Amino acid sequence: MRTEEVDEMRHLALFKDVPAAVAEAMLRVSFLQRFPAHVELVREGDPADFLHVVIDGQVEVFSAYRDRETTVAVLGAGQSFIVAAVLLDRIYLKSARALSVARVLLIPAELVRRYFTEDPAFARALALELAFAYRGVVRELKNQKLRSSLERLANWLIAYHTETGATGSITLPFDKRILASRLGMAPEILSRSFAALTAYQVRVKGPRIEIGDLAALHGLAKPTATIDDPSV
Amino acid sequence: MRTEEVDEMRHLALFKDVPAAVAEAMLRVSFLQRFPAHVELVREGDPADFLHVVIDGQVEVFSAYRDRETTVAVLGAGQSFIVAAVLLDRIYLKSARALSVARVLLIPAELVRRYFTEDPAFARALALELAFAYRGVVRELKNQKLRSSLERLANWLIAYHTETGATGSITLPFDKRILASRLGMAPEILSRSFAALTAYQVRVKGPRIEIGDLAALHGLAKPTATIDDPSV
DNA sequence: ATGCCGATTTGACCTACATCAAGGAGAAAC
DNA sequence: GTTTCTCCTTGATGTAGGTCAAATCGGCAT
Repeated sequence: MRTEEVDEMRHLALFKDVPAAVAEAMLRVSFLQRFPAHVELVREGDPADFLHVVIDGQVEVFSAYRDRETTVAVLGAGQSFIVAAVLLDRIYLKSARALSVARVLLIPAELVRRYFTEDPAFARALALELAFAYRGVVRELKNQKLRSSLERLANWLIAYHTETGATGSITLPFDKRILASRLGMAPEILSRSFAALTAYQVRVKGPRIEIGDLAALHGLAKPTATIDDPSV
Repeated sequence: MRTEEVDEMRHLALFKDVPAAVAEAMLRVSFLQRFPAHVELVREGDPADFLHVVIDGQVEVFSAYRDRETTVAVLGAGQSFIVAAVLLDRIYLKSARALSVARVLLIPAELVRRYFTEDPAFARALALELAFAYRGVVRELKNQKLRSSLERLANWLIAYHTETGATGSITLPFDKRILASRLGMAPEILSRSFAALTAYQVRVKGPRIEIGDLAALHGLAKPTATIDDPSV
């Protein structure tokens, strides 16, 4: 990797409080890869060879079983993935593909494991990263087990609306097909769920969604801190 | 905590490679509590005040939302819980209650955070613990999103059968009601699913279950490493 | 033994969601 | 402007799983 790129990457959460020399040692042997849309970055079941960090673009993390497939997450800039597999030197539990063109930082797994052992600050940064990731999946598991698909959609809309500045309208960051899979429902059900939200003043026009009555939507969604609030 | 108890706890995975002095410093101010069955150990939404480790007995980790409730896990000896909440100093995302009488080690949260910062070996042990826990929840999320309830039951039976020595029969370690909630279905559906497994030579008599044809059950369950094999 | 109690099972019914099969509708290609 | 492709929507129908209520089945205390 080139020097100016190294400087750019040093500020990732992953390197928080990590000595510059250590971060640079890892980054110098890392790759900043540009992937075209649709290519698979990681395949479930393969041994973990790189820690991945999305620099820009979108990456879909998904998993397949029998003839089914589900989206586990859609990641954007600054988010790392497969940290646990790299650290434990195990196989990937999930696959990943680029949804758009995407730049991804690839840090060789042995380096990650080596500095995890040798550098305490890096070990702590990884632990915090894992703790956040863990809580994220727990929230998602609860979301799936405790809510109907309409409730999941309503809560997703509220969360994304909040995240993007609460302007009263949002633009879907990816296809509805992906959103349906992310929310754990068939695409047809997502369509019908949007139709059902008309009663709550949610108006859909392609990827653009107007939230006409946030209070009404809240009343339906009943968001709760221990599922929906990533800051607690 | 008394000296002989401290010695007993020093061998937990959590203290792997942690200097004896550090482990003992934490353990000396920890509590080894005995809880009667049914009491709530931890309530979702409360600030994390202790890291919990089950020493013996069974602890159910669950979460409630609206009028629903689901079992996230049932933990036994040696398993720790709410590590992430303690480390990040956040609220609990899940509740926990004793299923049987249970002894639980309670390590004060500030101590955990202090030694996480001060002792690299402890930081690494926590990171590994979190990495395992993370992969466990990811597996469970996939289990929920990609499988029918009959498939989940069949796979649970195979996994538990393997775990307990593969003798051709198992005894349920907790009530069927709990198993149903753990597997994400209503108790009635678990009953009917067991009935459906008769066709695969699974015979149920109370908590005792005979697996008459493991190959047939495998054919139905189609277990896969990235969901079911905790060793990969 | 008898009766009570909680846990499970069974039956009847209902709802949420999936599936399959046609349509649209918008963007890009011709 | 028409064709074509992809994505989305809509309708019709099927099925998994939830719900409610009524048995049943053991244990355990009387």
